[in-house]
Amino acid sequence: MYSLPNSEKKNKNSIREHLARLVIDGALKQDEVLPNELALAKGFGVSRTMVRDVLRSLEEKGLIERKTNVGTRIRSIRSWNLLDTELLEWSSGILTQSRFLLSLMELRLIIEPQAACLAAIRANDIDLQLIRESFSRMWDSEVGTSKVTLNTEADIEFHKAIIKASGNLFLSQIGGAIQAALHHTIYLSNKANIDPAASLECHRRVLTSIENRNTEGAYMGMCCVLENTISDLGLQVNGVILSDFKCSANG
Amino acid sequence: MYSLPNSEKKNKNSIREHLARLVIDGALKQDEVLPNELALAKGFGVSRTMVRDVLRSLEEKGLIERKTNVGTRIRSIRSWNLLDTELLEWSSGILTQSRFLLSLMELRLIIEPQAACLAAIRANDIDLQLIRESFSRMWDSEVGTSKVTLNTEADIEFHKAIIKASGNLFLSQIGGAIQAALHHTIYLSNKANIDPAASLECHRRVLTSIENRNTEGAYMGMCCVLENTISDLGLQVNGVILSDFKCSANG
DNA sequence: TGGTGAGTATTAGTATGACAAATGAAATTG
DNA sequence: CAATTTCATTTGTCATACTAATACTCACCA
Repeated sequence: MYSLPNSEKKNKNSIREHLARLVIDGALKQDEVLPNELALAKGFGVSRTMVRDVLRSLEEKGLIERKTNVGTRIRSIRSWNLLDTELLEWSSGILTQSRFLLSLMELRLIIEPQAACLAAIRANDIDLQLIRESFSRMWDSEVGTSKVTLNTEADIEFHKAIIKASGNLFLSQIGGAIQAALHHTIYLSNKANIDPAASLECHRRVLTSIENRNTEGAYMGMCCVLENTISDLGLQVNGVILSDFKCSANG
Repeated sequence: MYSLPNSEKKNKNSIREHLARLVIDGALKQDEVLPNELALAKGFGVSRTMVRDVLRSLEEKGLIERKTNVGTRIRSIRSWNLLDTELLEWSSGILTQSRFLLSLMELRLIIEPQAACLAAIRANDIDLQLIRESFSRMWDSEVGTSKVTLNTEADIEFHKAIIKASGNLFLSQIGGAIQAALHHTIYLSNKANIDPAASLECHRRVLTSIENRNTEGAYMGMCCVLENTISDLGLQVNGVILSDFKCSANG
């Protein structure tokens, strides 16, 4: 458990990720204590210095807690720095758990329509170009057919660009953080995707609304995008209040 | 610059905070490089080991970036992990800058009404008690007069309790993070506070709405609370779309 | 018997010195 | 002039020793 598979090179990042995943995936449970640093160092075949460096990082992410003569203890998920980019990347496994995914989609539903709204007010030329450009890369039409497939990377870029354009320092933070999560949800959503055209249409509405400085349109369009995603994921999200005109967004 | 004032004991935390503040307050500008680790160690009168540990922490917070043969470079504010609790504590200075404060109040305006709404759905008995209890500690009436002063700590507890009651993992994250910021804004707001009674009334509406599982009331009440705060701070927040019934909340 | 306090063992924290690896810049060479 | 090699600088890693904090033990005492 406290060693790397032979296939992996034993550098700092792989050890970090290995330990982090043990925690995230639940192999190490809350309040459990790890072996002491020397034992870990031996297990991973590295120096205690490096182990300490790794633990320092995980501590900063809120995964563990260290105390003299007690050792390294796993902290509760409530202490985890869930918005940390790396942490989210490592969380792809747990993302399938519905509570986690639900929290995440709720967060998006709360943040992103407002971000789109703010973007409609504040986006500058560079922001607009970024949004436009990612939108145009968002679908690949297969030649000779009418079939359309969505480009996940461009989709992520689109959402990130809008959050960036919101001009809010804190939203940008969250934006950077949910990128990894978006990657996963979009992947799941695309897999089950029934009608990419509808989703694409919503995205377009967001784009044109931002271009026309239409705040309500941007808000509505983004709601539409997210509602599509949510229904594709088969999730039930209740309780988030969207602006009243949301209904008209969906037809 | 790279040493501690004599009054401070040279432990890890004080060095960490010292360096962090140099970055946050702008004494060290973006892309500037720090002296090498050995020089820093000499300056602070500690070992290179400790300097490295400090830098590791600041790196994790996104303040700096380290590279072999280049050194330690200050990163752009966009890379800072602004939601980090410690970072926010150290940011009290910069909070007076309006861009920062504006971003923060926007974030609250986006997050907190929704959190209150979710709390109205999901709050369990413990959550409710916590909210109730912090509300009851929120004002101190001076005996013999009708003067009422707000209790900042209880106010913070109230907001935190609601965010916790929302049951959303990510919102809790943000809640923990904006605590420090709340401390500052509430402080500013209380200083300029004209009518604590009005604010108190809004808080009460939030509480009773959550108790009665009234989602819209909770949402409205929280909007009212925040609008009070914003007007007390003399801020101009535009572009965030609140639910349509918001206006009636203040009227 | 039950608590109290000194002592012990364990574990993380700090210090030191040496070397490895990466890399930017200068010197060399075709 | 361009490509390449060498060199110097800085972070990265390692080994070892020692320090500080603290949970635990166990003898001692009321």
